[in-house]
Amino acid sequence: MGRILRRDFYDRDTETVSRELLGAILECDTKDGRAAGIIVETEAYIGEHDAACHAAVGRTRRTEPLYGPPGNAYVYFIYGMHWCINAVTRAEGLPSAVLIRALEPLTGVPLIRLRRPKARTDRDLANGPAKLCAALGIDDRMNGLPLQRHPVVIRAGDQVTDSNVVITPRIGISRAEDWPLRYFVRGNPFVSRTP
DNA sequence: TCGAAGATTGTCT
DNA sequence: GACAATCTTCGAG
Repeated sequence: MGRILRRDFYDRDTETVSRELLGAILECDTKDGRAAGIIVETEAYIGEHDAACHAAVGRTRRTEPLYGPPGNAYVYFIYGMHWCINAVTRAEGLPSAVLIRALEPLTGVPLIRLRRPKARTDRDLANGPAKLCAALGIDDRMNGLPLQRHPVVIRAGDQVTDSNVVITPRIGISRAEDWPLRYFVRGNPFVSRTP
């Protein structure tokens, strides 16, 4: 297993962190065991001037983690039933984060299958931001926690070369839809959706 | 206190 | 491809 990514990894441009998180490994321990996967899709959300970023409404109880130190987790609840996890990036007056949108399951696949009974194929286990949180057992208990120690950590993985990185507009949002801030691994079957 | 919207998913046509 | 499920958060009244 690769080493755990330190805080200074996250203390850079959000686009750079989004790009370099591709190929890294998201790992989560719960009482049920360990589950982990390779990050194959991310999106950048950049500060209060990004209308699609939660921080666009300013500093509130919900967005508080975005204003905290880089390298922390920002876990939020959406649509009354789903959790999504972000890695907070450079936050000097610029509350921004990287949404992790899809994983290629790597460790604890039997446990992941138990947590994702609706998944018909292995591709469906974690190919979406809420799916991967369910797969790894991530919820509000992890909100605001540092990503350098368990239960949730991100490790270095195999590098993804530039020619294998695809950049497109973000999906599933209704504001600032044209900004090219979505990153995913070319041809990887575990990416949530290809345009 | 009330109402509206949301970084989604799964099911049905 | 369309739509329901479901509830927290936030701002207005």
